[in-house]
Amino acid sequence: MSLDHAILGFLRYGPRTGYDLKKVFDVSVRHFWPAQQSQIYQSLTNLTDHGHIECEVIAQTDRPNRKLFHITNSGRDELQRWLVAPIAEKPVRAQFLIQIFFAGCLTDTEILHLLESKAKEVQRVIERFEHGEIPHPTHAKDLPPREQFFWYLTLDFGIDNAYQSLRWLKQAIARIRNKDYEQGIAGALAERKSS
Amino acid sequence: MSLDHAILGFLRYGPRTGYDLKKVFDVSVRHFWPAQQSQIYQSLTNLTDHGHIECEVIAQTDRPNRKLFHITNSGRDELQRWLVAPIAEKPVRAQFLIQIFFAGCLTDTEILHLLESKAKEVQRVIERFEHGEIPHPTHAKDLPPREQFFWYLTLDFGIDNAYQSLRWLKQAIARIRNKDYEQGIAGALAERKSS
DNA sequence: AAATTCATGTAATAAGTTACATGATTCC
DNA sequence: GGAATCATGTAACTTATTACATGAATTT
Repeated sequence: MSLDHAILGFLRYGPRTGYDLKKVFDVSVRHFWPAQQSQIYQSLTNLTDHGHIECEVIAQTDRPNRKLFHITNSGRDELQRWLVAPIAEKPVRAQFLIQIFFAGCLTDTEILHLLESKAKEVQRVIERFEHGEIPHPTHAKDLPPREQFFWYLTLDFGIDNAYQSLRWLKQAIARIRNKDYEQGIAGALAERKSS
Repeated sequence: MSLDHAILGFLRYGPRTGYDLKKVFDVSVRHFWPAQQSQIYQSLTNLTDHGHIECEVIAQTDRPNRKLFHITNSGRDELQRWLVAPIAEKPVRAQFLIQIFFAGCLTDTEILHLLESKAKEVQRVIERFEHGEIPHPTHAKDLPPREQFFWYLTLDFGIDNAYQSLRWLKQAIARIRNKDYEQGIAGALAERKSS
């Protein structure tokens, strides 16, 4: 499972508690693999059961004891195995494409409103990306350059992807304003030069 | 729920059985909202319970009776309401970005293999899109041009998105071959002109 | 005085996937 | 003879989300 392997990936850098993991998730992989605190705890239980991690309890008086998880050799092997194996992606699910698909029963005004609000949402995503908080420098700065490179490569993908969506949305808005739908299919497909 | 509303969307064109719906899903919205046969039957039960659809049983002797589902006024209202309301997208989950994120512990050869196999996968997706089987002409050809336009607009998004991924993958492959990772973060972020 | 941080979890629910179950007819 | 089509579902399982539960210490 992806979440389990992402946890193993972070534990490879050193032992962490469930709480630590949640924090680092939120400032690093959140844009392509968000995780709830509760889900992380469940995964940790699962990984322990499989022998991929081990728990070291650190007693505290004023708070619940900290449970520091360490990756085992079995966990390292499992991570390595998973990282090199091409995996079939879970199918994409885009709700707003369902809305567009059935937009035939909406007015131009309604569908434009939908597309414009979507464009604004994507714009906000781009701003957050470019604001430079993910991956958070605190967590990235001590890594060797090659590791940093891969962390930021995923950010680059996110930005690239968001710009593509935004460009497409703007073009769709223009086509609808231009009433290209009168041409049916021909109006919907953009001309694309070969990759 | 999105699946429920997609079903309502199709039932708006006329009554369908669960079996019919599965067939039309597979040649129309599959690339952004795939659905299992079993899931469609569950949704139909759910929609019936909510009064959004009604079931007309058509007796057959050699096979199970056909259950033709009709959309009700309540269902039409619900669809209309849902279609115009901007909805927060479910967060994207991309397993291969987790692999890239932790690719620091792989060799160049291993990571290149991963990216190249991903590129091939995307290439196959593009070929399938451009082969013109989704949305299947049989289902689209009788619709008015404006409806056809929106059906094909979703296809256009899929193609656009796939090309973006492919371009990005090729660039990432080139950067790794070029050992841009020696520059750390600076090597990972592409120059982007404003949208 | 209120919000945030630290630190742990469990339980319930929702959504989607996979496996199981049946069985005649028709096409290759 | 075997695969595909037609036609229905149920049950188990996995994954992720939301809600619930506790509670001291510190910051605003």
